[in-house]
Amino acid sequence: MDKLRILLAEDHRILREGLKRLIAEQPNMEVVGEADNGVAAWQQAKELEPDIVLMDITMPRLNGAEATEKIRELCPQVKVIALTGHRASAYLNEVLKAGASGYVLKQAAIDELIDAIQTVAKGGTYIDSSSRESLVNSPLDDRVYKGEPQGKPLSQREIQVLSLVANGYTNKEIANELSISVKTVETHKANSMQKLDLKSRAEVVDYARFRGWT
Amino acid sequence: MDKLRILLAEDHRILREGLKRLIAEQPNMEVVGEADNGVAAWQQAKELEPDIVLMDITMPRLNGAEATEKIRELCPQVKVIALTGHRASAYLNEVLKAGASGYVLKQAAIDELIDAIQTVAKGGTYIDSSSRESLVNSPLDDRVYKGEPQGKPLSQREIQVLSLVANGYTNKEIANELSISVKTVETHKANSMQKLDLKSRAEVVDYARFRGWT
DNA sequence: GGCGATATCAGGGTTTTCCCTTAGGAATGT
DNA sequence: ACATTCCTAAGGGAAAACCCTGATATCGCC
Repeated sequence: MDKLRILLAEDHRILREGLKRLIAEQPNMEVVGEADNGVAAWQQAKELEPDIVLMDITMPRLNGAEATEKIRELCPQVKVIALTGHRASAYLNEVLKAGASGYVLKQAAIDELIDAIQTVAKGGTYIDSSSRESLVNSPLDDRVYKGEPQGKPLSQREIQVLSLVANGYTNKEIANELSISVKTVETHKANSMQKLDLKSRAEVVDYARFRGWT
Repeated sequence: MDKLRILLAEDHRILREGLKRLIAEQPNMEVVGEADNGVAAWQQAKELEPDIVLMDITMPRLNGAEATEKIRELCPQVKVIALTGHRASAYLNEVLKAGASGYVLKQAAIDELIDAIQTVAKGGTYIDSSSRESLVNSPLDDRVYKGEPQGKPLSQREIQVLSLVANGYTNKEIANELSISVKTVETHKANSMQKLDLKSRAEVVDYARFRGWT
C-alpha cells in the first residue's frame, strides 16, 4: 500500500518539525518535502508532485492563497489543505477560490488534521467546523436575519478588504496582499462602508470586532 | 538523572502536539502539562511546578506576558521561555520585563529551542539571535550595550494615543478627543511607535491586541 | 438579450497622514 | 543647578488616503 506523500509549506520551522513528527506517526502518510515560503512551496510541489500540500496561509514571499493558485495551475492533481490560526478568517473564501480542498485551524485537534488529509486524499473537501459556521453566518447568506432592515450584503471581496482595513493595513498593503490596484481597494472599501453605513475607520474596527474578524 | 519538567502553554493544539513530540525526543526532557490559554497556564504552573514553561505570547484569556508575570509571582523558581512568531522587539521587552528567561522565534530551528531550554534550565537567559540583533540595532537603545534594562516604557499619553490609533481613530479624531493639536498626536504616535519598534499601523493593531487594548 | 451585481481600474481635486526637524515649559531626579 | 522625561506644538515637503465620477468586463439570471 502506497503512503500519502505530503509537502509541508510552513515558515515556522518549529511547527513544521512538529508536523513532520505527527505525520510520521501515521502509518499511511509521509512527508516528502518542506518549504518555508510561498515560492518554494509551488516549486517543490511541481518537482515532487505530492498527494497533499499542507499550506500555512501566512507566509513570506507569496501568501498561501497565491501559492495554492499557482500549484493548482501547475499540477491540478496535487491537493492543497490550508492551515491557519485565524478563526473565521476572511481568507477562507480566498483559499477556496484559489482551489484549496481543505481548511484546518491550528487550534484544531490532530485527529481533525489527519481526518482532513484522509478526506482530501480521497477526493473530498474538508472545512473546519467553526469556519463552516462563519461561512453560513456571513452576509453572503441572505437568509440570515431576514427580519432586519440592514442594507445590502457585502461581497466576498468587500469582506476581505474591509477586514484588512480593520486590522490596520493601509490601502497599499491591501493592494499588494490581494494583488489588485490601490484604486480597486479604495472602491471596495468605500462601497462596503457605504453598504454598512460606516462613517469612519473606527466604526469599521468596531464592526469588524462585532463580526469576529479580528 | 532527573528530566527537565516542561509545561507547554500554547493555544494552537497542532503546534502543541508537535512540540510534545519534539521534546519527547530529548533524553533529558519531558512534558508534564499543557495549557491552551493564559489562565490555565499559571494555574498549571502553580500546581505542577515545572522547571520550564514554554509560553506562546499570543493566547486567549491572558496574554503571555501577563501569564508570565503571574507565574513569576506565584512560583519564582519556575522559568519561562517565550515563544513567538513576531519579530518586533516590543514583545521582547514586554516579556523580559514580565520575567521571562528566554525568547525564541517560531521560525527558529529546533536546536535553538532545545538550546534555549538547556540554557534557561541552568539559570541562564536565552534571547533569539535575530531579536538580539534588532535590539542592538535600535538607535534608541545605547543601554543594551551596558547591560541595563532596555524597556522604554510608554508614557500615559502615548498609551492613550496609540490605543486610539489601534482602534481606528484618525489623528484628527484623537486630537479632538484629547483636546490637543493634531501635531501633538502625530508626535506621540511617532514617538511611541519608535519606542516599540512598530513599523506600520497593522503592527500597532497587533500590539494593541497583545496588550489587551482592544 | 438585457438587467443587476461584482470586480476591476482610472482621473482629479481635497484632505490627511507621514516623516523630518526643532523647541519651550513643567515635573522629576541627581 | 543641571539632566531627563513628558507633553505640548509647529513647519514643510512627500506620500497616501479620501471622495467624487465614470468606465469595462464578467457572470448569473429571467
